[in-house]
Amino acid sequence: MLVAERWQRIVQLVNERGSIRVTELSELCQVTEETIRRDLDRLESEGKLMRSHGGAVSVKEAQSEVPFLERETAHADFKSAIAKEAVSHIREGDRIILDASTTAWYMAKLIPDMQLTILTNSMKVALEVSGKEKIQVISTGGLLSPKSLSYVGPLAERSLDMYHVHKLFLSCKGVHIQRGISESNELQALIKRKMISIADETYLLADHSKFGMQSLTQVAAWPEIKHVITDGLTNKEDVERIREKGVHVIQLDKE
Amino acid sequence: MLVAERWQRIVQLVNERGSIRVTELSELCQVTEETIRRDLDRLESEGKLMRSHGGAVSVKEAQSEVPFLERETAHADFKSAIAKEAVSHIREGDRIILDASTTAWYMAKLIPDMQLTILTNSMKVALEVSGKEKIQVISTGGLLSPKSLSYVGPLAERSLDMYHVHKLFLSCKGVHIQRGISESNELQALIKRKMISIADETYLLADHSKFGMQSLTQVAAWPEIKHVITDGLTNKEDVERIREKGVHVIQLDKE
DNA sequence: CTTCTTTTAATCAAAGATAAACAAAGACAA
DNA sequence: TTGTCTTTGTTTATCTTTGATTAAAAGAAG
Repeated sequence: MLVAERWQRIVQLVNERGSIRVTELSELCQVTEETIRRDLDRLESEGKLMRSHGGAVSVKEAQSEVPFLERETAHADFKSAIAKEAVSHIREGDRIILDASTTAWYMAKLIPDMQLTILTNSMKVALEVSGKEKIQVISTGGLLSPKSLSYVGPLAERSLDMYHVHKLFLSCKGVHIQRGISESNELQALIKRKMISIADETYLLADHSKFGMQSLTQVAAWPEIKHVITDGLTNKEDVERIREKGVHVIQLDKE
Repeated sequence: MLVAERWQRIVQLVNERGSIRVTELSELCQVTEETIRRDLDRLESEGKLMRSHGGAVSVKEAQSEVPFLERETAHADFKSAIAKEAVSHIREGDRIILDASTTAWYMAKLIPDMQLTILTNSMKVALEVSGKEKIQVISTGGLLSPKSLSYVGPLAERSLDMYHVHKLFLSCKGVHIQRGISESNELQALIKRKMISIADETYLLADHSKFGMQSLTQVAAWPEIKHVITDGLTNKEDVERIREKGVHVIQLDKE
């Protein structure tokens, strides 16, 4: 039997059974366990399977082993980099708003434990910062939106009315050079408009995928947004045109 | 069975059940408890689960800071039984309040998916019922109390002001035959008073350990409480005296 | 707070699995 | 053919995993 054939057979067997022992493969392929081990090492380095003491497990099986917290990995690196930059704009003593976006959630994870008041409509953000002793967390209540675990509706808006903050860190669905930012959900748009109205300064957190998109509901025009933080893949011309509107745009380096 | 397979199985079981004991895993996987402990240590260091005395908790459960395996302790059994009885008083279409107590959290777990509006100041309760499609969840916002993950303060009270509910399920720190119910925390007491004022009927959920205790702040006198649900260990005389005040007391059987 | 029980961590020995070194066999090109 | 390279098997030393035993720690109960 050809070597390549054996490799193929091993991968197939592992995938069929989910897992298999070296001993068994040795018998099935009629080669010594040593050879099987060498095959497995090689196949693992090619990502075809995962090694385990005594045998191998299929990649698929091994992946389902990590079903915990959080699905979104797309753009995660960009979001996380943007979040990091945004966090560096927070000062001791600030009162800030974090919205219910993934980027805000990353921010919540990154914020150091310092004297700070955080107002949010996101349950995930609230949960994340609740462990930090010096941070005071205020949650708008409201109707709980089950998918995003965020609060919306009239109660959320009225809650915001009671406060005033220094900085707002906001995300959106679409960023348009002329028209400003937009949101796909009417309820979310209302909340975001309210947030902008009670904040001194608004930081828009938007990765490159948001640019050029326009969504259902307009949230704000450019003069209302003071800062934009975006990643290195955003079109430089777009960035320049937004700067011409008087917005302070921070573009991160590529990678 | 391959080690990796066992690890997968353990992670899966932990995630399905939220928590699991070493003993059970040992039986299910047919290895000694020692081995399971070593597996758990390893899986914990990989972030796949969280270790706890006697077993393991899924990462998700652990985030909601639930005292692990509390359900298996004596007190928890009472609380769970009381919660079960309380849930049976909920009707399709009801608007109800669940407070931020452990018992309310048990209720949240037990409530079937039916057309219902739940108003709560507990993040844990909100999280728990957020998965149920037919249930509308409204959270009072407010200042987040990190230990209990509940909302308190003026914003929470004002939020409650906007609503009216049919039934309130309430717990407390102390139940006094003459003076009614009390709470150790002033902020919590204010919230609870407000809750009582916007509810048609109040169900007090109190296990036997609460009786005879009197805490700092008075929350309500007897006429305001319409129903009391307690367990079988509560002094029968106490129960009788409370009934004389015109309160409908449901005492569960022992066990 | 103290006692009693359960759970854990540490250590050891045995079984099993692995990696490293080396030799043998086969493939292939000059 | 010869020399080199790859693949495979063999041997041996090493590392991992496991269960058993025991002392210490943590929790529950009174």
